Amino acid sequence: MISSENEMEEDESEWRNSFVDSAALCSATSAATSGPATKKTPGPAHRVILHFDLDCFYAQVEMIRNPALREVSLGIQQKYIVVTCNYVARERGISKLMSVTDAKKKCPELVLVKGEDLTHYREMSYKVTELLMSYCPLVERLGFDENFMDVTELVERRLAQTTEFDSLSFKGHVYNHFSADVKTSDHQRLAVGSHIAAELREAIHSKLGLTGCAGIATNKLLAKLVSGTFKPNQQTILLQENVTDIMGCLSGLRKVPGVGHQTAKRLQALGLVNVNELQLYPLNDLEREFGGPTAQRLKNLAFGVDDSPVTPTGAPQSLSDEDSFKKMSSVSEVLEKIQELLSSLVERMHKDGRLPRTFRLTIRRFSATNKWFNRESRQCPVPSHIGQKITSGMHEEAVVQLIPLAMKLFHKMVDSSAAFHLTLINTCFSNLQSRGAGGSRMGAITSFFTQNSPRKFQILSSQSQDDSSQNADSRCLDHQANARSTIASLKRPFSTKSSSCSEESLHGFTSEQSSVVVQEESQKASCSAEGLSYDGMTNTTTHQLPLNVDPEVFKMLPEEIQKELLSPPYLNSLSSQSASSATDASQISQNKPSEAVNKLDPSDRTTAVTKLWPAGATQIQNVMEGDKLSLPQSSYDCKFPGNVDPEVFSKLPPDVQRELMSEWKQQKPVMNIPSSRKPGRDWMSKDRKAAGKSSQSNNLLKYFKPS
DNA sequence: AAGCAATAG
DNA sequence: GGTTCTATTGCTT
Repeated sequence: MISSENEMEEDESEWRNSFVDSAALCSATSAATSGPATKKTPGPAHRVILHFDLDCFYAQVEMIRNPALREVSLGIQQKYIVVTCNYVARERGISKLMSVTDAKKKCPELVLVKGEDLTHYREMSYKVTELLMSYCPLVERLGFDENFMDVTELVERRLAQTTEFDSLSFKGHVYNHFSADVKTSDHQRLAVGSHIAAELREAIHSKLGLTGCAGIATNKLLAKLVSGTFKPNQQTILLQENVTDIMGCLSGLRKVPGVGHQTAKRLQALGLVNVNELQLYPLNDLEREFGGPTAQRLKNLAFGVDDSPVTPTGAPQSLSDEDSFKKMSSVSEVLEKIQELLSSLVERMHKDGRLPRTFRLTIRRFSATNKWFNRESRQCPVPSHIGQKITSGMHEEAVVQLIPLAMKLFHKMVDSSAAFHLTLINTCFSNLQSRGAGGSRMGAITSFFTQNSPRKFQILSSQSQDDSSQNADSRCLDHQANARSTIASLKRPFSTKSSSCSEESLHGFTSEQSSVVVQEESQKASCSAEGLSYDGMTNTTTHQLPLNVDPEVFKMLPEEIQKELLSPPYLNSLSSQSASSATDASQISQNKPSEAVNKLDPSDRTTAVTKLWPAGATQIQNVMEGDKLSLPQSSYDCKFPGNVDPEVFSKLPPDVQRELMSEWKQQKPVMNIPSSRKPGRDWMSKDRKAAGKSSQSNNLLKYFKPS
């Protein structure tokens, strides 16, 4: 993250001094928009797109958790790097991605907060997205601190009930604006968009305590480019007549969102370094290098043309946990690290509520050259009995059973009989499936959204308390406070470990935060040299085995695997697996005592409270039981599956809307819905196929008796 | 379905 | 460009 907060306040000279391209470029722009008959969707140029970018997000989150930090120079530290800092620190010359030693030299009073654990940043990030989504579901996340929003519909409806067009004004800055006129209809729509942006920023501030910038423009590219013009905590409109300005003053092609360093290098090889050089470069030559679609897209980007839709992000498609380090070269260290990562990953997965169907392990090996971009991964299906343990909260057992799976993947990549040197390990769940195998409840709910469902009226009547605002767009934003607090009260914790910091509850933090401390300690512990404890057991004897391991099978395993199974972290996990095996296993643990292992025991962790992307049971239950819900107005005229009634959808609480959106995004097979979503890609074609049986035959687990 | 590259914050 | 810890999409097999 971080790059958007990167530049200090831009002095305006950069764009003020920018050369203004010739009129030829302007006409080229509009020509490219209506282009070679690729798009038939009406009015791509009339969209109103917002881009939100929180100010130094991690630092803001830490300052909310501890307000005393607001007055000091604050940096967020990950490993030996200051990844971001507050504005006080910036005045002292601290910038992002500075090394801790440099930063301390420059600013000895700099206060550093560890930021390797992203839990609370992630939580706050999703609160922002949820808040935006409660006004209009067309929200697309970009990292943790940015969101795009398509507010075209909201703008249209506000405009439709506007009588005095003379009173329309621009809210905030207007890029390169010298003569202020809100006369053209384009300007009117952007003007309305700027007021919506201001209201949303205010909502984010009042409800979540966060400040940020916004950009208002006609597409994502431009909204993103313009949003950082005035920092921090300001917003900027980009009018169409200034598109060439903003594109022309980018310092290089690398600055164009969508052009990474590989693409920039390839363009440079063609002699292209500036945006206008790309604008003037023949498309045919570009196609030779990049192929048709990519060439066209690059050229469009250079003109500020971007017809990509705001694609609702929904729930994340994967959850991963990783750690980097200077050196890891023994299997026991790897095992310990994997256990640590899995413990927190499984906990997160459980809170999410969905069922992971594939597991991936990735590593980064040390290499002096090209030290950065080398990651290798192996993945495999998650056996359903393990998935069950995750979703049902059998945390320990799930971890214990995942460890051999992960080690199997590890050995596919690393020949541990030779020396190795890893600098990173990542564990990841993907292919996330909503709700349990039965899916009965979601199936029932989902059916409400098909047209002509006889039960859809039950939904309507069950929550029609606040009908007054149903179609009254002007009141949309004003109703949010009610809606959100109602919904917040529905998200009731199951248990709450009282937090010492009352600030946390004020801002909606839950006991999940307390697990951070535990995890940080376990990370520290794992850094201490630890691999020695099992090196002494080269004479593996089967009488040490836990009860649920078949000694016959064990003897047949390769020695490497035997060592793994007997290593302290592994046995320690086993010990908590069941009461009956605890005696044996704990004796073994006592034979090889290890403080680090004890600290790693995840059983202290508090149980899940917050469900950022709940599996749905509670909310859906509430809807079905007719709990009072006040309803935020939503812009529902977006890409829904064809048999979904937008009217019905718009009347659902935001949580449920979100849930359904996420399900559509996941292309859940239960809903066989033809779609008009995302031109150029068939959204049903991607995932499909009810999981073919997991290829479990190679699995280490088969050597274990069922427990 | 698996693995990786590219892009992003 | 490269530190960190993620996350997504598209290409290739």
